[in-house]
Amino acid sequence: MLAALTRAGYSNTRARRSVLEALFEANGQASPSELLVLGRAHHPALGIVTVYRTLEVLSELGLVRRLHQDDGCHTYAPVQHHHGHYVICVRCHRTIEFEGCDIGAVIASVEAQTGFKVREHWLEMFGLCPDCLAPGRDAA
Amino acid sequence: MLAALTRAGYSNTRARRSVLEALFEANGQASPSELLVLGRAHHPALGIVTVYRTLEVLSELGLVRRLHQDDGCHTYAPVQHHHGHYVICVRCHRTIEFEGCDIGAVIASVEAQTGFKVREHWLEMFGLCPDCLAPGRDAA
DNA sequence: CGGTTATTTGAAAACCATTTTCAGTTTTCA
DNA sequence: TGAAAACTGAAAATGGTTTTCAAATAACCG
Ligand SMILES: [Mn+2]
Ligand SMILES: [Mn+2]
Ligand SMILES: [Zn+2]
Ligand SMILES: [Zn+2]
Repeated sequence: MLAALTRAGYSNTRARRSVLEALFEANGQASPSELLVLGRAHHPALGIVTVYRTLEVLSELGLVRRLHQDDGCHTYAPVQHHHGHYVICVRCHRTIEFEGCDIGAVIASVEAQTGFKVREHWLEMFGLCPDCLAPGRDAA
Repeated sequence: MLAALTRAGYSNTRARRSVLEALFEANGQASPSELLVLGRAHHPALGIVTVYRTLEVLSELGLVRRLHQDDGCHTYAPVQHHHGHYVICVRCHRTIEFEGCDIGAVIASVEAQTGFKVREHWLEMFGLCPDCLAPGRDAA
């Protein structure tokens, strides 16, 4: 990921490295302010502005994807599959990317129903992760 | 819709009526500030706070659904089908609800891949509406 | 109908995630 | 190593949304 940044002409800075590390230490996905906290463990002077700026660059390069939260805030997850979507645990917020979003038939049906030509889609799923499904668990 | 509000114990006020009218005059979906403008045609003193409050009540009663915009802002659309999702025109923002979101197989596959138990999902599609598909059109 | 009470309303202020500005710092590269 | 380009963080600005609060309105009862 750092290599991709460098290849794209961006400098290899301590601030950016700390954001990358934070991204991989998170629970599959994290908000900018969570990344700030995680990143400061590696680079205490890290500022929130740089977290936002780094995430924007990573998004443009397709290395990170922005997830939408119900309240309108955003969260970021490393991209694993070219066409991936996410399942998010509503209890502990663990997030896993899945592939095989096989909604071609749904898209065809929507196009037939509405006359639209569909170009993109958002799909996010919410539920409980294996840990949170296990009975008798209390900690997050 | 007004009847449903009354039935649920809410007062029938001029401000709420103007928000309802605005909702049906919109292009299938509208932001709070757009609804404010439309609503003021019916009730000039309408305030943005009441628009938000009315939308919150309508959401709770299941009469309106909140759509997520890419920038994190929200938009609201009248509910037509119990389990509906939306296609949004990226050019003119016309929004149509569709039903028959047949993603049971995708959900099963995600559950198998990840071990999660899926409870809910978000699905929004983006593309061009019939009008905006027609060549030689320029107006929105 | 009035009168009374409970609900609702809008302006202004508060909130808070995100973006912009800007002067100082760090990287890059020759 | 030194100059130029890229980057950084603090502080301020932005803008959608929520909270507060006193005044206005709707519902209800006689
Ligand atoms: Mn997909
Ligand atoms: Mn669905
Ligand atoms: Zn979990
Ligand atoms: Zn259109």
